[in-house]
Amino acid sequence: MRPFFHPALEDIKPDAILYALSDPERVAIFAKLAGTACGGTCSALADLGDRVIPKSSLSNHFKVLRESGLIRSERQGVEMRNQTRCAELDERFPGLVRAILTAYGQLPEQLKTG
Amino acid sequence: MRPFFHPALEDIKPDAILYALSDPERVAIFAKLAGTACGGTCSALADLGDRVIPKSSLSNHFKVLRESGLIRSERQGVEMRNQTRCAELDERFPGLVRAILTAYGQLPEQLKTG
DNA sequence: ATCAACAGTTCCGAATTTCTGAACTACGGA
DNA sequence: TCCGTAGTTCAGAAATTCGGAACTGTTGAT
Repeated sequence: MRPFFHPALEDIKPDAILYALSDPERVAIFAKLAGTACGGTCSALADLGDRVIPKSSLSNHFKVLRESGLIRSERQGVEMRNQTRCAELDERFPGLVRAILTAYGQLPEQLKTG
Repeated sequence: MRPFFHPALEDIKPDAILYALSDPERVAIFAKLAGTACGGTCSALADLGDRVIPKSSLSNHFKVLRESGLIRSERQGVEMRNQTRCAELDERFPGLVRAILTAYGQLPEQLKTG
């Protein structure tokens, strides 16, 4: 198994961010993650209500989110913990993630800072 | 030739917006359009400096921008005039287009309102 | 009217990307 | 050591993207 690749903050490209978040399934995953304090696992995020994302697709979604710079993943025993890089991202691209989640109607409480 | 389709404001979907603007060529086109008062034609926007976009690809880029709701196109004689729907869009998705263009470093003067 | 030039669209095949089931890897517990 | 669980990788089918070539529709000249 290859180790995870995470781009450095300065290497994060807006087109990759937009591409990653142009898929509603990935947005749903990302928004759920942004709404949970401690990192979420893959399988905890697979259930979208109307459909359960297949494992291999889910794995790919996480890869896209990770390599675009939206999340950070870490293996912890048998599972994987994921967390968003919202704080960093907001420094580099002010207001971007916030505006996108808001557009989707999925801005979690945690990010609704006055 | 089929007539142009423009989604109504309430039918515009964020995923389509993000998808359209996840392509740097389309962003360049859109940003140039946003920076010109009167609408720009296709061919006036084909030259990206480092490469000239082929006509058919350009036509497709405009279609994607149009059908996602980012621009409005109108045939005027032999050419086509395009303009952004920034004002409308900002009503529906506050701050979104602004944050995206800023992230790309392509926010035109016209949109830098206090 | 006819023709030529021009702006942009449509068509279609090649190349690339996406999707997902099946096989596989890695870790932890009994 | 063997099993179960979490997630990854592989591979082929399906869908999408790209761009050259042919086409449409408009304007202006003869």
